[in-house]
Amino acid sequence: MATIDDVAKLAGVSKGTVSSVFSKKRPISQPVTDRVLSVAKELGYFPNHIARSLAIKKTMIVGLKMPISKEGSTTQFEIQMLNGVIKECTKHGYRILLDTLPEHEDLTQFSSDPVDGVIMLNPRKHDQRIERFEQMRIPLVLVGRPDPLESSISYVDNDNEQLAYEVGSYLLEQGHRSILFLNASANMTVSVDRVNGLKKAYEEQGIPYDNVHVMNFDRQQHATPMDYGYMSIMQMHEQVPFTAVVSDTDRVALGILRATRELGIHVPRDLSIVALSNDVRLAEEMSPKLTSVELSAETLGAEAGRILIQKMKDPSTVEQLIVDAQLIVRESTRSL
Amino acid sequence: MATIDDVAKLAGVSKGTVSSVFSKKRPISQPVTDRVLSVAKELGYFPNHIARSLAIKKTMIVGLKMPISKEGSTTQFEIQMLNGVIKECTKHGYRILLDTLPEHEDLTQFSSDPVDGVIMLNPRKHDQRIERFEQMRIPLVLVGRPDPLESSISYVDNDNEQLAYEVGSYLLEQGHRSILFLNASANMTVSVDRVNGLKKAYEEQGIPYDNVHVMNFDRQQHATPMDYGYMSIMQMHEQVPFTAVVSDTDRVALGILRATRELGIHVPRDLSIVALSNDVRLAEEMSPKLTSVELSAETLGAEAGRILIQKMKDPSTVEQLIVDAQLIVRESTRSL
DNA sequence: CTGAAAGCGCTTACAG
DNA sequence: CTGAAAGCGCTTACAG
Repeated sequence: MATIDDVAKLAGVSKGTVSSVFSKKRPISQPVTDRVLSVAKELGYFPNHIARSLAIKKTMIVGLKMPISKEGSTTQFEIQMLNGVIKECTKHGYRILLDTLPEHEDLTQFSSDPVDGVIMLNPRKHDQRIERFEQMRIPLVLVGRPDPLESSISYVDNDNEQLAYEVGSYLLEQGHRSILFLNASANMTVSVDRVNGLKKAYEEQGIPYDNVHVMNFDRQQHATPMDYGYMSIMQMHEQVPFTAVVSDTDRVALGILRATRELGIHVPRDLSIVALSNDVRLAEEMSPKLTSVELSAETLGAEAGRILIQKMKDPSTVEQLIVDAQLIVRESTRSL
Repeated sequence: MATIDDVAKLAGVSKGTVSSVFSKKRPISQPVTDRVLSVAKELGYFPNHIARSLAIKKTMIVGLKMPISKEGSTTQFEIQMLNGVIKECTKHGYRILLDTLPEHEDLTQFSSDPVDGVIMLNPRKHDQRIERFEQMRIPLVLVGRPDPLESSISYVDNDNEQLAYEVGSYLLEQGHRSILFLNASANMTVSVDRVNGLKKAYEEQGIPYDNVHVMNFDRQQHATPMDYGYMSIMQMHEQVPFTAVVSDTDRVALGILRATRELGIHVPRDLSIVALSNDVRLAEEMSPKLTSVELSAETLGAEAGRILIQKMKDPSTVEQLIVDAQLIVRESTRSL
């Protein structure tokens, strides 16, 4: 690859001049500009991004820490999030450096990435990486709450408790008392938040919460989310009474629907279904169309991007944002 | 941020020594190593990736050119591809720099990215970017065929003609003669390849091809892929006779299924459906489970990664790879 | 095992 | 409008 030096020599100018021709940071006369450009083209010269980054101490790259499960199935939620991040960052001239490594344990090996800022998904409890970024002076925005809630850390998140509360209130208003709740894995904080929200809805209306039967997804028992939904209905429909089921995701709802078809249970006449959705299109393409909660993953990603960009300009920026989830009533629920 | 200089001074050693402690490229005595490490920790020093990259002329980053449609809906195929690329590259210590910009028209603005190699999706006809990468001496692997087929360009791709040929042969063997083919957009090369493959199957068995009715997806008419499937069936089921339908994707098949339900057409008794799938999980979660062609998008991505990694080691590497598509017979087809 | 110095390819005050 | 030179933070022969 030709360097700026090659161009400068052949064009009979200084490196600074060549630099200015490309960066336009200071005016260069037309004749000189033309000569430099033509020599550059002749030599196949392109400015070296790395050298430039080193000199100006900026890369125009945003790091995205998004661990990918070994099973490899990136969820629809993650994809939409990623889309949001990409769109927002691209709009402002930033590129995305994907970091999907599960963890960096060895501090010694930890080297700085060529990024101006970082968006990190699903922070763990007492996540050590957070302070490391702080130490490295790299602007950071989380998607998901930091565990010890810290007023100095920027993040965007849904309010899962609120969301479950709204779903619960809606079902109660429709006259449903006995609910089967196919929750996420037991060890996820989101599962706890949801149960709390649901409980709150029952308490507020003075209805005993023990009408709710909660199950948890378990990789050991359920091969796929769809299996989880299918098997749970097959197994529970005679054991406990319920007129509505709240589904972890729309994939799970697919399994629920399959089971109801086989059992001759009509949706929504005999059973109402609400999914805590993450794939809007799928919800709309099912029959009946699925009543679901839109988590706005793309908005989550875009907002994270927006805040990070602001923070890269002004490092003192701190913003903690709750993105609204919307209950969208379609065809799979009805009032009793 | 502390630099290597700060550490060297405070530890009373040279920069080269500090460098060696971190890179382990030459042996440093234990006492010195300890001192350097402790000073580094004290100062919060992390090696600067950019400076390092400039010095060694390697970034350990792979660029992925994956234009994102404005509608923003990244397809399942793209996601799986991306997953394949990520896994393969991560395994070898490379990171992914996402480039989703539609095009770079202005040659002047085109600057080199901080990458050691590039994977580019869906090359256009006479794609100028290809020679530009060559000029910049950046190893390149395409996902999809280069248009003027060029023996020096590495790529991975499905064989869409072969794939459609197999689907056609399968359906003919099952006794189907009249087929409705819901193809992709008319302007995509993949659409043409498929028609050729299907035609070949008919010719080989000496059956008149005019039993096949081909439609094309059209953004103007169809709001979503599912709409495309739904509307096509609603519209065609009385106009032309067909016992089987070949569907562009499994999303389209969702629409087809919805239409058949409404019309009281039983699948597969009255109608067989084969999808040129891109989302295996969805195919398995539908009812009936969808007979579909697995395009192996993840394999496509992983192979592209593998070839690129090889090429970054040995620039003379050239490999052109056709990844097999597999027809997976599930529940939506039956023999007449 | 360690150091001094040149070099990676840019940018940017400082001068003119 | 342009040039000379220092600097960005590393690595790596070359010496010892």
